[in-house]
Amino acid sequence: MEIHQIRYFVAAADEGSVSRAAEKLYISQPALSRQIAALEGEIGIPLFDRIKKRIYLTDAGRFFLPRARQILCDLETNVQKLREIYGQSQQSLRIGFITPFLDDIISPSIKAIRKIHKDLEVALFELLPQAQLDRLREGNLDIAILGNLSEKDHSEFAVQKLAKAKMAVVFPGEHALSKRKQVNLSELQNENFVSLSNDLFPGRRSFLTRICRSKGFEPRITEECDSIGLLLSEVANDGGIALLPNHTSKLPHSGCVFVKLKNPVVYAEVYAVTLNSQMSQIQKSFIDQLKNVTIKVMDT
Amino acid sequence: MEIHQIRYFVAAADEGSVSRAAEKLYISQPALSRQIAALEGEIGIPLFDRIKKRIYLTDAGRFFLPRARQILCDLETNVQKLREIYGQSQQSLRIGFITPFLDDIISPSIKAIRKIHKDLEVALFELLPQAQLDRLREGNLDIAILGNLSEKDHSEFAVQKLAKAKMAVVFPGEHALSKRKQVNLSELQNENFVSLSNDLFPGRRSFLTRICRSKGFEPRITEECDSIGLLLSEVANDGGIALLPNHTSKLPHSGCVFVKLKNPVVYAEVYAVTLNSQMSQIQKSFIDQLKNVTIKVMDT
DNA sequence: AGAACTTCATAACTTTTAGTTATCAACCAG
DNA sequence: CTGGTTGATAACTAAAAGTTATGAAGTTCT
Repeated sequence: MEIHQIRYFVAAADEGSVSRAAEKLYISQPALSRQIAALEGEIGIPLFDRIKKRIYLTDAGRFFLPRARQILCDLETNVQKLREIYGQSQQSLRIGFITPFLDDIISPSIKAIRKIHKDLEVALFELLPQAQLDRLREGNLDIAILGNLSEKDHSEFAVQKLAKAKMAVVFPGEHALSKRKQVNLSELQNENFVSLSNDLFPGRRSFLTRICRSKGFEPRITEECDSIGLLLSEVANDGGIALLPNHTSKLPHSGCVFVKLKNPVVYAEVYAVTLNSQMSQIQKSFIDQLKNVTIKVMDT
Repeated sequence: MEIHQIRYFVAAADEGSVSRAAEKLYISQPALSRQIAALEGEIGIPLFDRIKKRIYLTDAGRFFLPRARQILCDLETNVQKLREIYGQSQQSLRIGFITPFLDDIISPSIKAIRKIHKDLEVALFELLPQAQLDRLREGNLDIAILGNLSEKDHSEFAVQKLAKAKMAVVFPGEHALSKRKQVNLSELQNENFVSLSNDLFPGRRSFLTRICRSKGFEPRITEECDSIGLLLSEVANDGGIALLPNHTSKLPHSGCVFVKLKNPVVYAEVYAVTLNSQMSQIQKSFIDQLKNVTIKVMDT
């Protein structure tokens, strides 16, 4: 098991295609195909299903993906920090994020800050929320962008609200309510809920129970998943329904349907988090850009 | 940069010798020598000083070492968890610890539990305290063994006290007080203190300030280090003095002198931490062994 | 002082691993 | 049904990591 194999796996998962990933990695398609097979062989568990000449992540692959990213992030940021302290290296901005925000919020903000700070090096890391906070604390990330926080986190870190996002209900394709335009939260009293691990997504489960209680019922949570991909896979396989911010519908979710919540609408919030409130000029400047962008984009 | 190079670096640092590390890794000495040189070349910073045909960690190496361990731990535990969930794999006990406890507490406890639970697989990971807690939260460690905790941690995790350890003062070799048998805390009022990063060692700095305040002065902390090795290197280079549990003197600390504190003695505590109080039979059983051992060993 | 042993580095060579091109069967879109 | 994909396999080449042999520098012991 070597780093390049982990890197190859992540690339293939991101592209959803061996050929395209191989192109991006500047290696040939057979090389990539065989390295992934070797990794799966060593782990002993297939990470992709191969059906009809296409690849699809297995649940095991979905489980491993965010953890693989985390390892790549740690390797890169630790070496970079080493260079910063003991060698010389130009200053850079290391940003953690969760997938749905990349295109809408982060990419435009980076474009904008590049106009101000010419030749700033930006490193992006897709990480689970709790992993972002851990790396912020270690000094390996400069800014974390995520969608939920526990109260503990609010007191430990410097938190800035960027936007609030509408929530949606995720149904399996065959579910009776999946054809509706809108549903009322109280209609979900007798459903089984799939939620996200509270250890990896701080404050997620308590958020779910809080808003259900406000409608006078206790959600029956039958499963907790370790990543959003796994959760969507669970819902698609009829493991229950879920409550997610509406923007999550940008992720691949075959077999699931997102249905908006009827009023009074519940909101999830989007935060930019830094280690403490004394920020570098670059951090401040980037958060300003984030705020500009979110004002334009998110309030829909 | 590949995983085997990281692994080789850690082995060489642990052994303090290329030849001996090569033996343990079952590769030849020149192979190891060249892989380490290749890693240093890629990072751009020497991790070892080579003086008189011997190797010594540089400060950069001391900084990188715990982070390298962390990456190896994550790779191993994540793959193991993947196998546990989606394949089959015998159950195992994953223990995080900080160096000074390995020989005195952990090794004997493992020996003891092996007698009860035949063929239990035990995985040991030397990690910084905060890294242990993060991995406990992620479910990648079963038990963390460490020497200090913040109040937050006491409320988040299930904490059991194992022992209390006497504190010692660490002086540079040339320091006037370094020849003493004992010193009084109040004699240190006008010293510069080197402490450990509070983000990596939760509750460390507050512990230091608390005990100094009890003697009526505020410690002047002039530097915070990211690992115990770096702190000892700082003290040896006359960067200040430090307050550490006495058992830390087991680590290599050339150029530093440990001097015991005069009464009333201040204690650091040693804890076994688990994610929550519902433990597996194996976890309970191991913690029992830890308690047995610490009663015998630590109260000196 | 000097012999015997150790340590790490380098050189020259071999083995293993990863990458290449060529090709194919399966699938998809027009 | 045809042309264009896609991922896997085979055969081969290039690159990387390992080996043995050797040497210079340092340590230890008589």
